[in-house]
Amino acid sequence: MTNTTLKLLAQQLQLSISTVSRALKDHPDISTATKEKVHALANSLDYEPNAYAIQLRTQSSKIFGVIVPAIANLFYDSFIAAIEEESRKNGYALMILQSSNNPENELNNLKIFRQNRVSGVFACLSAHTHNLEVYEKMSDREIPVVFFDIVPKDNKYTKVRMADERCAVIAAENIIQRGAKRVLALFGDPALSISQKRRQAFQQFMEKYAPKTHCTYEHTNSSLEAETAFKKHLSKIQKFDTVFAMTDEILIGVMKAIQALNIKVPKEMGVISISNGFIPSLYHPNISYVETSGYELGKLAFVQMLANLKGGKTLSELTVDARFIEGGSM
Amino acid sequence: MTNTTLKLLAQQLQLSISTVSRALKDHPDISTATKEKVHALANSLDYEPNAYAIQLRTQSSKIFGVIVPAIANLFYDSFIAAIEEESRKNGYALMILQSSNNPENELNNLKIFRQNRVSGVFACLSAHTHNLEVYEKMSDREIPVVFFDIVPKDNKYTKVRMADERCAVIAAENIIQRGAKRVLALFGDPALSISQKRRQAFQQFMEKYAPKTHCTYEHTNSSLEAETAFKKHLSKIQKFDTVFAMTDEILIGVMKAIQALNIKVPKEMGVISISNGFIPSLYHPNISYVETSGYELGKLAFVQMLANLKGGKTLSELTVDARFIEGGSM
DNA sequence: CTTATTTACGCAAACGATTGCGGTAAATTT
DNA sequence: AAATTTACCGCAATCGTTTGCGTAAATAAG
Repeated sequence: MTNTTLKLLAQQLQLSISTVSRALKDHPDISTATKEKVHALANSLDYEPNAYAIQLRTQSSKIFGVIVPAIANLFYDSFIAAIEEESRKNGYALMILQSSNNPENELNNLKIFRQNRVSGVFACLSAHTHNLEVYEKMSDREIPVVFFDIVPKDNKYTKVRMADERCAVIAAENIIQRGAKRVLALFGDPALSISQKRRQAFQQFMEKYAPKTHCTYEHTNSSLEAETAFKKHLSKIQKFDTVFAMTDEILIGVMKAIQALNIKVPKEMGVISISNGFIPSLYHPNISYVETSGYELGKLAFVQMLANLKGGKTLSELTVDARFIEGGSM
Repeated sequence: MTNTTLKLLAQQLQLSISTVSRALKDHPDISTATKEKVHALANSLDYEPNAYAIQLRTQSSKIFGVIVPAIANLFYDSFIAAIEEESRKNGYALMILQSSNNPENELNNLKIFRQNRVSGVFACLSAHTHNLEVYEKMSDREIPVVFFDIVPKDNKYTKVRMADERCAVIAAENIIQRGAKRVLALFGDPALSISQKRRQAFQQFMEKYAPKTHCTYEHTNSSLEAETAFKKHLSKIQKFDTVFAMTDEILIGVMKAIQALNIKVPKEMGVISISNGFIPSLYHPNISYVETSGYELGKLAFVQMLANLKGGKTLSELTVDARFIEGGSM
């Protein structure tokens, strides 16, 4: 069965295409009687406007592009979920592509977005992208780009991200409040600015407000590494009484070690992490964490996108604030 | 800056649009010299064909639609990841929409897909969709639909799903092998056919091959319900020694209870579940599970889609096989 | 040196919708 | 009765590509 078009409707009704088009969108030039007829036939024939023809004519698609390192990720998928919700509300659809942290994929994805003339792009830089030329190309096309999470340093870009330093500071505050004597602080890939920022903020805060608390810092790249690091440090003479995990991945490693060694939380060991909340809720007691919500970040990113689209150049950097969620592990 | 079009290239080169178009796609009618000139200018002007114009002309978009209940879900996101990989390889992009288990959203999503004239749709029915008329409408438009995971019963549809019965049977086998005396078997929403199938297969197998093993069956709709059910049954005189969790959600509830009560796994309690593997790997010891890979399901679904597109009507139902993954909880 | 055959390119009609600019009948005003 | 409005509607160009068909020039064949 062939798709119903304006032309078809026009023929059946003995009207011109333009009249049908106008009737369908309630144009004042068209009489009520005609409008009703048109609507009736359109309904019974299941008319669906061809989005491609519209875009071709109006030069504006109702599609946003999204680039994430990976869809299968607790943080990004909640980000996407948020964007999707907002997009639907505003009549947009989403085209989602993953970079797999590969700059080459990133490049290709951007190309697909350009060919589909997306209205805007939400982009999370892949881990080691330094060449932002590709994104310049989008600007040339007047396609707004909102960066999220992993964002470029340059201030000429629109970006939203978590308040990384605040996160680390809140964690530090709670560690001090617990009265921790010795702390093992586990961070992620030292090459990532997010790891650097969090560690720096954490360390500075601890040194300033709790100089007597002994902190050991370590960077690990996987759950397994975190687990190993935890066990290694525990076998030392001076045992630590509190552990800080910068990411879910690290927390997972830590918790495996804690379960394996049957360590009592929070009595024998305090645990705190930065997370969106899902992983911490898997354990008993729930792990206390500083919340970084991908969902909220998504909402914020969308606001930025809309502002950008409306015309105003929003070159600002917005951050979503962090808050402490009490579990029972401190 | 305005987008480069064929027309622009043609003007600058003093050629006709058709010649430029053909040169760009290496048509034999065009001389090598001309081709080179065209390519050179196209490159320097960053020509990107307008996907909308192409679709309008060729009546075929290079986009697949995907409907999932939720993107932020360990199973579906790996499914999506798989589809995305394959799509990219085949020159397709993805449009992803979530139904939030709301049939109304489902309807709207389908509409967006139709308006964007997607080449095909991957759909997971929302929990209580019974009216498949909407999907019929896609068939009318000759848009192939591949159902996955939660699929309609009717055999006229193309579907891929996990081998639900096999999963349950494999779990039962391992429970018998462990020599379990009393089993608590936790299943999901009884209204879902997936719950029914798994329970039925499980129960039949147990009754046939281990009639002396006492099994208690219960349906729970959330982690919390599972946790509560677990605790309730444990407080009875006859304690169970093995628990079977049909989904990750249920497993999470079970494990919270186990941690809270400090029950030793596997000595005091055997645990087995059906999962894609992520959640079971979070605990120590790793939970043994029957693998249902969203990723594999995605790959399979894509194969079906391609077959469907190539013309052959593939009305079959394919299932991805299940296998037991030894953790340490049995 | 005429006839075929290639080679290399251009014309123009689609695809489906939008929209400025008119146009014509009927209704209203002079 | 003539002039002017108003209400409705149609014409045709346009968005950027694709593609069947036509044709001049160049080459090959007779």
